[in-house]
Amino acid sequence: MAKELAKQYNPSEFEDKIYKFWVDKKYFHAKGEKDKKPYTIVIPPPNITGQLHMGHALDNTLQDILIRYHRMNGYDTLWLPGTDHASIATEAKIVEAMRKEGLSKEDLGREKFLERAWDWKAQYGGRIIEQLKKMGSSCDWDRERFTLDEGCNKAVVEVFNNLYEKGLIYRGERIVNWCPHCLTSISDAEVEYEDQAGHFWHIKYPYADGTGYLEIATTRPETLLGDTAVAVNPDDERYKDIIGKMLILPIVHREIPVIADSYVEKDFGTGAVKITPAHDPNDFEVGLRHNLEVIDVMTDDAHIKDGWGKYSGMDRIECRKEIVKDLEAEGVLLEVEDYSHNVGTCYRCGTTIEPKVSKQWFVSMKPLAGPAIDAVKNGETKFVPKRYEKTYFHWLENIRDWCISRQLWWGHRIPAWYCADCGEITVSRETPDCCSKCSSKNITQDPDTLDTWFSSALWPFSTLGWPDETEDFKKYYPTDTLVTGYDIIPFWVMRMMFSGIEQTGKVPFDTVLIHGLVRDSQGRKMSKSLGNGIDPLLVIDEYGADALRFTLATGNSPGNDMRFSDERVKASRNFANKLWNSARFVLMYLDGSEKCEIPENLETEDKWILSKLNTLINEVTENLDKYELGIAVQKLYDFIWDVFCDWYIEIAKIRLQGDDDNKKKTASSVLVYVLTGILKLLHPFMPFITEEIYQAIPHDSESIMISEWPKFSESLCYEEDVNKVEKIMQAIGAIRNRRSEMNIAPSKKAKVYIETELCDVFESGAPFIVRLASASEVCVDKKFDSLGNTVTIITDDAKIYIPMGELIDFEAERKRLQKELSQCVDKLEFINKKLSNPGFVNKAPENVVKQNREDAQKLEEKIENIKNSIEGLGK
RNA sequence: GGGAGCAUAGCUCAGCUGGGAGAGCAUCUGCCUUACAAGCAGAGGGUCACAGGUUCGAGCCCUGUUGUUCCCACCA
Repeated sequence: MAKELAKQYNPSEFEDKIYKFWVDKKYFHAKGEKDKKPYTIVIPPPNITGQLHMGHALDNTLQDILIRYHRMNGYDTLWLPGTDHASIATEAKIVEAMRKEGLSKEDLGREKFLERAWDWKAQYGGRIIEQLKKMGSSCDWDRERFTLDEGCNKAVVEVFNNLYEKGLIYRGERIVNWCPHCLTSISDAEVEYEDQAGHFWHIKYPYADGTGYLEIATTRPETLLGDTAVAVNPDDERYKDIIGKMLILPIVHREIPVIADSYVEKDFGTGAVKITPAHDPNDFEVGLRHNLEVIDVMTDDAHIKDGWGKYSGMDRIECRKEIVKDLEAEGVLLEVEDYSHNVGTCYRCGTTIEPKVSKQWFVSMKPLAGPAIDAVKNGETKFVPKRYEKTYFHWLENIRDWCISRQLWWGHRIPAWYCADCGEITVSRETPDCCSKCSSKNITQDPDTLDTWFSSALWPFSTLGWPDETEDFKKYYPTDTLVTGYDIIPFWVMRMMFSGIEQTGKVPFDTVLIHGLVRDSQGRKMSKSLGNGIDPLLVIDEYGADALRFTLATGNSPGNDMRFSDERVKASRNFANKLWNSARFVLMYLDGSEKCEIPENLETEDKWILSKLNTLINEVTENLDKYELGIAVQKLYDFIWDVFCDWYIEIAKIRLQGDDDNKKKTASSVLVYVLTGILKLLHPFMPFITEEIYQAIPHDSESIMISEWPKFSESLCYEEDVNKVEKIMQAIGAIRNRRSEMNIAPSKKAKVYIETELCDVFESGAPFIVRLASASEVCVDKKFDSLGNTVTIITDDAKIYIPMGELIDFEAERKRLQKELSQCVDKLEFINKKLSNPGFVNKAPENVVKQNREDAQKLEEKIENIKNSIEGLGK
């Protein structure tokens, strides 16, 4: 490891090297130490088809911060990584690639297709893992898993069987969301609704007895072919008498009945709805209630089936146009209204979903949802922020059965076999050799696979060896924190919850930390189609992983979206550079004998910085425990830049560049101590730079990432010294301010007279004032007589005079003092008003009242001082 | 139609359990002060969306209004 720091902060020079060092040392590996409490996070497994995007970068930065923080706090820390086989997305990519070669799935056959898929996985599955490593993620790579690996398959088969045995998985003919492009069913959660401009076609449906017609309105005239009834509301006075009458379906000229169903809204449209059980989920329900025939008019790829004359073979949109034309020709088209409505689309490919009746496997959700709701209600699992519990409850309370079968090849194959002889379904953990009922050998396995999320739902325990009672499972399950975006709650969080509870009897995690989306600088979602995505890897190349991580952690509060911009990364990089240079400064004054310990003979300013660091430790630790990562990182930024660099280092220079070796040694030791504390606190956020610097300064641990998290210490609260230093700082600030206002160049030094009751405080602070406030000399006394023409500065504890001779504009001075006086008077008046209010004095907390009293007294003194100064002006 | 978030400096956002509002960037002024110009010092800039209410005290709690974003929902 480096012993010296390069002159420029250049993260690309050391980040990869440091990551390799950590990996070689096996620091990421959870060792299962019995004496340590476990802390576990399972990674939301990224898709193998994916590339690292900002969402991943944020998600993994947050996880790594939590993991590194707990590791330093002595936990046996496991961050379990892996990838997801993403059945639809991956299969679509492979099919697309094959199409370019002129091949179809059927050409290849299942076995060859799966070979290709595994090749694909081998080729691209590792890519995103490499990208996660660039981020500095301290995952236990020895435990890397894949949702389609053998262990996960074992868990999937086990769960499928368990649920089937309990009657919670069933096979049935239902209306499902069908994607005509992906050629598979998808679950409700996978349908995305979008507003689309369309039309509302008003059509005459004539009565069979020739007594007129009923007007219906539809957005999908092409489904008319499959109509088997028209429904009206039973309470609708207009239609009371026609219930039960027969209608002639236009074009098809089939007779269909008018039925009554309360699902129909009287006030919408014409109050009469055509019912197409095969192509609309509601109509399907109506059909079930009224025993209507289900006429499926479409093929799997949404073309009209054979037997429909000229419409056969037409695409559904094409058919719609044709039908409308024919309705017009038949004289039954009454009106075409422009209409915008919600259309369901496939979340993967965007194709309009076709509701379709088909035989699929389902999970009964009601019995599973209850315990999952309870577990959050009674606090076994907590959401941060809490408001997302509402989203979670809402989904579970309104849940419908989960369609889990997919007409895809890439995935966990459904462990069910059908008997060709007796029709029995055999569900089994092992591949059966005969039918469980009739023992026929003539059985075939269901060709379908399971929804990817079925395996993802088991991720917190399947990855730990479940269903076997492995050591890992015993030690690390339930896991501690799950970190994910709010958009994933219905897909994943919810399903892990009910699966974990049902299968293991325990909730899968203690806390769900929800984060928002990373948006572009204009607040738009980053997306491929907009082309506004920012590649995290390019950001890392240019500014370093630490800067990227810092940017993502800063100003981010749980559950809220954040905007990402180049300017923000630049600011983070500048901060890293600041830290880098402060370390270089500290190194300049080390002779190699220093240890990272608090030295003897501390000066007031040392006690001040140690107290400040002590407070910082307390606050940052508390923030991290409460998942307030954004607040923690902000405090670190302020401390490092303002407190440590701009004040302490500047003050320490006095001793470092002086000629008292003992004092020099004390200062440099405190610098090392404080810097070490800073590095440790910052390490979870910026792991690389902190390690690089840590290795260059005196250190006890082999690596900062396994060093101990700083502890708050009662013995390091030097309140009195803090007050002293702050009085000096106030004086320096006031002098700088005046000099700047008067446009005095820093190179022009001036003598400073300080009149104060606290002579010893200002005596000892005099060197600071010389150095930081351009003073040539500082004289401290309780009272000065006849200083001549001076600029006067009043602080809480002192009157400061600076003789500036001809530079002084007395009129301006008088004005300034008057202004300050009136400000103080106003403020005092405000405080006195509060203090004379019995309600305030009686009800406000004691310390608040006390503080106000002190402030009032100080102000009175200050006002007196300003008045005197004004009087003495120009004498 | 239901639910949720957001509204604070020119811009992007912090502000934890109520005790006279902060940061970064931008702007203006002055500095190459041997760690850092990716820097230093200083300054300006806010009716905390609006209207009520609770309270001794409200950016924060309650009610309503407006604007905005998102999620959910079977008005064909």
